[in-house]
Order: sequence, then structure tokens, then C-alpha cells
Amino acid sequence: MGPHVTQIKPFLKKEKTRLLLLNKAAQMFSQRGYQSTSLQDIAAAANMKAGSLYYHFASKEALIIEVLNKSMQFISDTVGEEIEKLDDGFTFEEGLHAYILGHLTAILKHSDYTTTTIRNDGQVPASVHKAVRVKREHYEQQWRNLMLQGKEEGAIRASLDEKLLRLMILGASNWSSVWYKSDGHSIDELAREYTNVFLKGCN
Amino acid sequence: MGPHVTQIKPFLKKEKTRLLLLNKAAQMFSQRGYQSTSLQDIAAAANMKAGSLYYHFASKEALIIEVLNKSMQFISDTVGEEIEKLDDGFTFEEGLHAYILGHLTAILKHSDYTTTTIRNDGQVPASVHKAVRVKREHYEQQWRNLMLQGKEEGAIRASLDEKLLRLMILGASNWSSVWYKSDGHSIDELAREYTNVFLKGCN
DNA sequence: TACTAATTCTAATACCAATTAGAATCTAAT
DNA sequence: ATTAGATTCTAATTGGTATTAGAATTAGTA
Repeated sequence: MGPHVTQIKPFLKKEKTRLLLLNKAAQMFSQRGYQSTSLQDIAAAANMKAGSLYYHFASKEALIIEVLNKSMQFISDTVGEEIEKLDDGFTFEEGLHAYILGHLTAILKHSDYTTTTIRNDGQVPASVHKAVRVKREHYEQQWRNLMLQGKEEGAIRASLDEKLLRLMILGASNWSSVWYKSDGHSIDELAREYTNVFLKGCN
Repeated sequence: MGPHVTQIKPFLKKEKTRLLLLNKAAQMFSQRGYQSTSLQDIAAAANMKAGSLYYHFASKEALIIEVLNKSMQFISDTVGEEIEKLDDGFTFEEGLHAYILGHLTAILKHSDYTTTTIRNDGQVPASVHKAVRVKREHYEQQWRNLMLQGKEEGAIRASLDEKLLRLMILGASNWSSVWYKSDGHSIDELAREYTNVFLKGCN
């Protein structure tokens, strides 16, 4: 083994522990909320003591900022992947399905992270909001662009406020993280039905 | 003035203070969340000291239970009022509009209360859930019945899971409490558009 | 004014949680 | 086995919060 092994192995272990803590934090933040979760809770879930967290994270706030940013990254990436699968010049209908599928996939697959985002918006300090704003706004802008495309194609009727439509879709999608159980519909089925309803209604 | 005045006046004042505290509590619970709101915060908002709350409420938990139950009552009552306005034998379309209008009206008019319900589900103790369950389940059942009517009328296509539809509608509606500002669409416009989209889609 | 009940406040209790500094332990290489 | 660095723990500090008992105040009335 080369002389750099002494650096690589500990480095990997540290990263692993960091990730474990992050996952446990996301899990508990999503279930009990930011304020109701103590560092003891998180540390215990990773078989550690509260004080040890500070070797990996500067503060409780730094912890949730990372969870929230990672959550946004998951969503953004997953939607991006679905869009990449489409041909260039995809229609609004195709785009909408890809967006909904990507969004639901991210939300339901990484639900610990994404539910933290959805359910803790109101109880984190302002500094946290600030630290997460950029990623969030960028993602919102992507949805706005999709809605504009729908308007231009005439797939969204002129009388319908596209902002309203966007918020309806996101509301319905985000809410799924509250009730979804993997033993019912698959995520693909879910996305198909959601897209159908928003395109054609319930009949 | 009769001899009973000595009882009535203090009684009214007490009720007034109770309501003030309840309103302030709802306001702060909805904004910062249950755990992040201290009794000091609530008392201060009503120009009082924390200890004085205990003259009106047995505990912080009793406070939020009352807020949550009142929230459910608002929603249930408002939807009930909209249904009463309909002729007997109303169609699914009419019923759906009444439900959405009632739900949105309650959510947006009493947003301090209803947002507390929507945003604190994860961070209240189990005992609170238990105390609120009955009212919540009863309201859910009303929605289920509406969906059944839609199925029977054929207004909801057979291939669409009515549970999914219900959760989409509620998700989209509840989310409005996060973004709604009274300077944009009126609640009536909102309800009209929501109903339209869920019945006929975005086009 | 003085009395009574209602209402609010003060001050203490007991607990819990974030953070920190330094001690203890563990890991991996020689 | 020893050593150095990485990792975790212990134990204290600090600050906050729900709750309570009893004192103080207020409001209404005779």
C-alpha cells in the first residue's frame, strides 16, 4: 500500500459517519420536526453521544441546512434525469409527466430528506431559509418555464392562471409524502394518474 | 342591573381573554410551529405573563388541542354551509365545487387555525393526535362519500382511484394556505379554478 | 371607602438541550 | 509495543421553558 493510504481510509470512514448522521437527522427531522428533535436523539440513532456530533457538524443549524440543500438537490437531479430521457422538443404533456414523475420519485424515494423540507419550513430560523433559498428558487423557475411552454402550446387554456396550476400540482405532489405507503400504487402509476388528472380532469 | 350581573360580566371577560389567547396561540403555532412557540411568546402577544395562561388553560398541550379542534370545526362547518346552499340531489360537480369552496374558505379565512393543523401534524405529541382524531376522521368520511357519489354518477372515470383523487384535491387545497395572499385571486375564483381543473383538466 | 371574587403577576422549581474543552479511546503504520 | 492522528466520550456551562404556589392587583359592588 502506498503512503497515501493513511489519508484515504480515515477520510472514507469520516465521510461514512457524516452520511449516517445526516440520514438519521433527516429521518428524525421529517418525523418529529426540527425543534422537537434533539442532538441526543440524532446521535443515539447513530450509536453516538451528542457531543460527538460536533466533530462532524458545526451546529444543529448546519445539520439541517445540509439536509435541506440535499433534499432540493435530490428533487432537482431526479427531475433533470427524467427530462433528459425525453427527445428534444418534447411537448408540454410529455414534459409535465416527466416533471411530475421526477418530483414524486424524489419525494417518495428520499422521503426523509424531502419531508424535512416540506414540513419544517415554518420552524427553522431565518438564517436557514436564507442558506437554502438559491437552490429552491432555481427549481421553482424550472417549473415556471414548463408552465410557460404549456401556455404557448395552448395546452393550458388562456383563462387559467399558470401560477395557480403550478401551485396545485406541487401541492398535490408534496402532500403525497404525508400519506404514501409503498404497498399501494407504484410511483409510476401515481405519476401517470396525476398527469392525467391535471391534463384531462377526473373523467 | 339585576343581581346576576356580578356573574355575567366577569364571565364574559374571561371568555374574551381565553379567545384572545387562543387566537394568539393559533397565530404563533401556525407561524413558528408548536415546539418553537413558548408560552411566553403567546402570553406576551396578549400582553400577559406566561404564568397567567394557567388561569385559562391547563397546559400548553390543552392549548393546541383546542386550536386543532377548533380548526377542524371551522372547516367542517364551512363546508357544511356550502352544502346546505345546494338543492337536494345535487350533482357531483356541484358537490365538488361546494366542498372545495368550503374547504378553501375555511383554510384561508381562519388560516391561523388551519395552518396550525396542516403544519404541526408531525411535531405534536401522540396524546394530541388522539384528542383530535374523531373530528378529523369524520371530515375525511364526508369527502369519501362525495367521491363515491362521483364514481356512481360516472363523473369520476372507473379507472381512477377515488382515494388518489381525494388526496390530490386536499393536497392542492391545503397547500394554498402556504402561498395564498388576499391581494391576488379571490377565494371564489380560486375555488372555481380548482374545481375546473379537477373536473376537466388544464385545457 | 371597603369588601370580595376574579384575574394577573412574581419567583421558584425542575428539567432539558445546545455547545464546548479536554480527557479517553481507537486506528493504523512502523 | 509505540506513536500520532483521528474519533468519540465525559462532564460542565449556559440558557431556556413548562409548570406551580402564593402574593399582588384589579374590578365590581355595597
